[in-house]
Amino acid sequence: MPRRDPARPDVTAAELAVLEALWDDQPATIRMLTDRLYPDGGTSHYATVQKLLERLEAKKFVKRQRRTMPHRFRASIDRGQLIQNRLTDIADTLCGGAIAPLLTHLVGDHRLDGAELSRLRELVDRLERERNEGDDK
Amino acid sequence: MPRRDPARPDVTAAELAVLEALWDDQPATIRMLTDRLYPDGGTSHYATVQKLLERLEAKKFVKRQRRTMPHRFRASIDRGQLIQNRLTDIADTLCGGAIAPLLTHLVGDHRLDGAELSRLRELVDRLERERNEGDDK
DNA sequence: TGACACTAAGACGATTTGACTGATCCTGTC
DNA sequence: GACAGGATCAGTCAAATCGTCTTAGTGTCA
Repeated sequence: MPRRDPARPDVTAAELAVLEALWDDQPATIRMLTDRLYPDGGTSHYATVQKLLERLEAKKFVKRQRRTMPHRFRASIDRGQLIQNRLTDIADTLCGGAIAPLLTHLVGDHRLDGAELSRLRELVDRLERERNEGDDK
Repeated sequence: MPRRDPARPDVTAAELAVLEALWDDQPATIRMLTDRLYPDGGTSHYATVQKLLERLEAKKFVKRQRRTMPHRFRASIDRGQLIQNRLTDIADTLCGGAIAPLLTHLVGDHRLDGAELSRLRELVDRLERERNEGDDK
């Protein structure tokens, strides 16, 4: 049982912090991100952010604009895709790839209030409508 | 940004394999699990399973019966709780604790076939009914 | 008593992760 | 062009994790 390498790369907490800063203000330089994430950080924090960006770039989660100096960074993944990745990963490792069990657990979970429930109902309604329209064609 | 320690402990791939073997046949001894997970494994694989069980026990995912000899092991978490843990973790780290966004992504982005969709509709129906009954009281 | 299985405890090497250092490179200003 | 100050690049670092493995001690039974 060798350690499997993940099919879908994920981000660590520190990497996520960088991504969130990017989602908030793009494109950004390392300097901008450092000032934001480590308000009174020194050279070493700058290098930390730089390394995190380098790793995010290797994972294709961030694009680097090398033309300009200093380089500009832009997120190439959004929060939704990240959520999607993790959900798919759960489905693969715990449900044999099926996502229906995830839905059951989520919906069955206590913390859905009435408003969320009716939003979900609307979503289901819409999807069923779309599905039927698709069948008609 | 020190490395956060996870609020909800999770299992690794090898640990999950042990858990799945337990879910399938409980209670079990280390020998039984080893024979199952490493069909022609020797002493070292036995020790591997032993260590994995020890770690699972530390996480309270497995209970060890020390009275009998050899010890018997039993899972104290089921697949559903594990799924729940991971879902909650995603909600916490990516959605500020809300689970509604997860639902939206699951229902919206994935290919749900008609059967799954209607099962989901039934679930929503049931929940809304329960909620209304609760309100009546 | 001897053989044998089990338990317990630790160490291992590889990998990950956030942090950090030092050297090199660029750019604008004089 | 020379220089200063910043940005980039290429490593290292320590701590933690994870699957594996070794070894020593303990119990059981013929």
